[in-house]
Amino acid sequence: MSLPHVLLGLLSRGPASGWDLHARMSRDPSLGWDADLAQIYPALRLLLRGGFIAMKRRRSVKGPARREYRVTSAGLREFREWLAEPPGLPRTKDTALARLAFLEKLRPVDRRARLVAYRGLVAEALRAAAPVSTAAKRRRRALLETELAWVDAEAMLLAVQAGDG
Amino acid sequence: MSLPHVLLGLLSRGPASGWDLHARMSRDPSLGWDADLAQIYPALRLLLRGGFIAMKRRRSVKGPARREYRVTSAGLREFREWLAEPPGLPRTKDTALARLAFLEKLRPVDRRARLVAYRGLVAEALRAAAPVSTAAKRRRRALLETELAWVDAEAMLLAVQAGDG
DNA sequence: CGGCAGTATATGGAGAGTTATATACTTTCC
DNA sequence: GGAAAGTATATAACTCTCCATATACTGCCG
Repeated sequence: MSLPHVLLGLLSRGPASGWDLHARMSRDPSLGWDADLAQIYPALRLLLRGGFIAMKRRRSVKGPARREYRVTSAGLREFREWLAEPPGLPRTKDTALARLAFLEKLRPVDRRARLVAYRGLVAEALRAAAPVSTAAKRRRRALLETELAWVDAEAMLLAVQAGDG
Repeated sequence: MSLPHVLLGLLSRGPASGWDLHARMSRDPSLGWDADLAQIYPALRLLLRGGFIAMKRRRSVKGPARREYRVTSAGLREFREWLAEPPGLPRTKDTALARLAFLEKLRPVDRRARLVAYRGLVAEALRAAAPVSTAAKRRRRALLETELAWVDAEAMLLAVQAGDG
């Protein structure tokens, strides 16, 4: 049950609509959480009913009326409690990684292709990672760089083995 | 829809029961996938009905009869097709990370405590990471090491700032 | 004027994943 | 002999997540 808490956290940085929250989440992968609008709207409604956030309708510059939310003191308290919970590594669930884990099942040629494709993804993500400012962003950047280095190392290894064979 | 394919992949390394598959997944985090038994059993049943795997009952050394599965050629074909699909980075969903992203919401003292707690988790995972053999394991190890370095760098930064204040 | 793109809200339904619970067989320890 | 611990399978009930779809308002382009 993290989504509501992440929403509270984002709102603690400033009022926002569901649309805004979604934009913030998908724009910033260093946040560690991303959700669909179809999930955000009901979550906001629940938070509202629970008194953790407050809502105000506002005319939109473009499009239908916005619903702008802000955290209440109860919401802030709830958020802080969540922050204080002991951390725990999550159950990994990563399709790209799962595929890479079975790299040995492919012929070297295909293996190489797989690595190249993955490298493209990582390089792209790295380009998108803005010049570093927050701790979370520094972390993301470092991890992406390591990932890239790993891909290159594995590709090199493959090349060497091909040379031997 | 990754779980069935990961199961096929694991079975392609050798026959196993649901129990075994679960054990393999949770023992090896470099695999990038982990699922609950309650999810594995129904998945195996579907794969069986689809003809992707075959089942044989076997007496267990200890406990009730095991159901041992192996991939069929249809299963192997299906697995290879999945492997060939273009990769894509998944939607991030990581509670620990989400909490760290809001580090700035804490007082420096608590921030430090949070980092220390997280460091413990990462260090533990790193200890558990077996001496490196497969590409996926090398990747995991490298990422954990980077993570550890990041935590330490952030802690250092905090200390410096505290010195300034 | 009509259509398209962008902003904004919302719901329905399918599928994925978790938690709790039940059953059953074996070995070990008291 | 009984309780506990480990192996093994299974289901029910629930929550979470994703995808498709609907509605509606605005500005812009042709």
